[in-house]
Amino acid sequence: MAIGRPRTFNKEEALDQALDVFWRKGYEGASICDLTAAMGINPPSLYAAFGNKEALFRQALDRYSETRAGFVREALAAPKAREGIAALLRGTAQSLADKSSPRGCLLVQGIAGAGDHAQCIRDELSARRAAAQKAIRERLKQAQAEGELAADADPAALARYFSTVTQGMAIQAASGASRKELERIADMALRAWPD
Amino acid sequence: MAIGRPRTFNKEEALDQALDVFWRKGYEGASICDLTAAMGINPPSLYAAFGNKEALFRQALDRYSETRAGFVREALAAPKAREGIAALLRGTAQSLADKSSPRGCLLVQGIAGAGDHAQCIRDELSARRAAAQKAIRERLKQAQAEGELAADADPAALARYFSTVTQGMAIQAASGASRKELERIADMALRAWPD
DNA sequence: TGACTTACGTAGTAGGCGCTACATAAGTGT
DNA sequence: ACACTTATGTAGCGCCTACTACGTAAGTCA
Repeated sequence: MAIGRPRTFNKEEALDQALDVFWRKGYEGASICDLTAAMGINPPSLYAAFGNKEALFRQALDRYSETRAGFVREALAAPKAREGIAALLRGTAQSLADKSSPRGCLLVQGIAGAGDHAQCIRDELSARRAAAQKAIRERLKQAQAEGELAADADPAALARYFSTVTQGMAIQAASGASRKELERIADMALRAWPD
Repeated sequence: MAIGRPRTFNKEEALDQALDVFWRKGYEGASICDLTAAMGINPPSLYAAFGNKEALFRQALDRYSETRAGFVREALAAPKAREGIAALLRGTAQSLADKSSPRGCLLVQGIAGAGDHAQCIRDELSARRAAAQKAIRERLKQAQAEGELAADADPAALARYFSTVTQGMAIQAASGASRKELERIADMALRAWPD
């Protein structure tokens, strides 16, 4: 049996570069030419390794979740839900203002954008935002069951509210808001906590 | 002097149709073909009447501000700033959920998106969002001068916070949030009011 | 060494994009 | 009636997009 010529680039590093381009330009704004230039490869190598543009974007989304959105899971794992939400909001501010990454959130960019062929991409982004919101809701339900959160509180509404704030913060960050400004927003958002 | 052949379409109605397309698809997602089909005209008529795609979009933005975002000015004109902010948030919820219009906010769509040639469009949208935020800030400063708002409150931070919530609500609306859900978010956001 | 398998670089493909040249139609002035 | 001005419809421009056919390079096996 023959093994074949090994690829001359690192797939993970190339994916990281692709993620950076998608992050800065959005799905439709990132052209294959932009991507291949950043990844240091030619189009046929991209298609052989990742399938097509849409498949590459989904893999970039997965990598984004693993490497950049890990603080969400960590935050929600805090012993107290209120501390968890506070950590989530402050972590969002910090992440959005991180100078080593593009401003803004990959899941919030490109809400409308683009023709009908990108509908499934919008649906994918919407589903991932909904999943994050659900994670918050479940944590709040747990807090309610444990007695930390009042019985007459509404976990779904609270989760939607905090999710709304983080998404709005992503837009503020993309418009140039500083880390301190974003943290200030996070602090004010916490005042809606029912205590 | 000769007057020339009169145009056979209504310019304002055509602009309204263009606004609807931009609203649903975003600047880059709306192709000239989409626009001319919705407006009921051919490309040369579009370019003769509106200039080019970018100029058409700016005119659609102006019309959007006049016809759809008027409630913002009305809300902020309320005698009490707190009532004004409440009206602003509730009006946003109502406007975003209006079934006769596309979901979401024209100013929030297409944050990232697209190649370098649309940079000026993003800047324009960012500037208009900043203008809305400034209007809130000025209203809060006025309230502070009148004694309604505490002297140690931060009008700029509060304005940024409320602006953040409305922008986040636009994303929630684009993802399918109902009017009641949006109004619930608006109510919770008001809990950050310093009293 | 030579067959086999896989990756690579070059150079393209068809299709959609924003935009327009050109001939014609539809008005008003003298 | 004729010149003049402006709008319209057809048809197509050059450019960029995502994607790929093809010949070659680079490795592992018997």
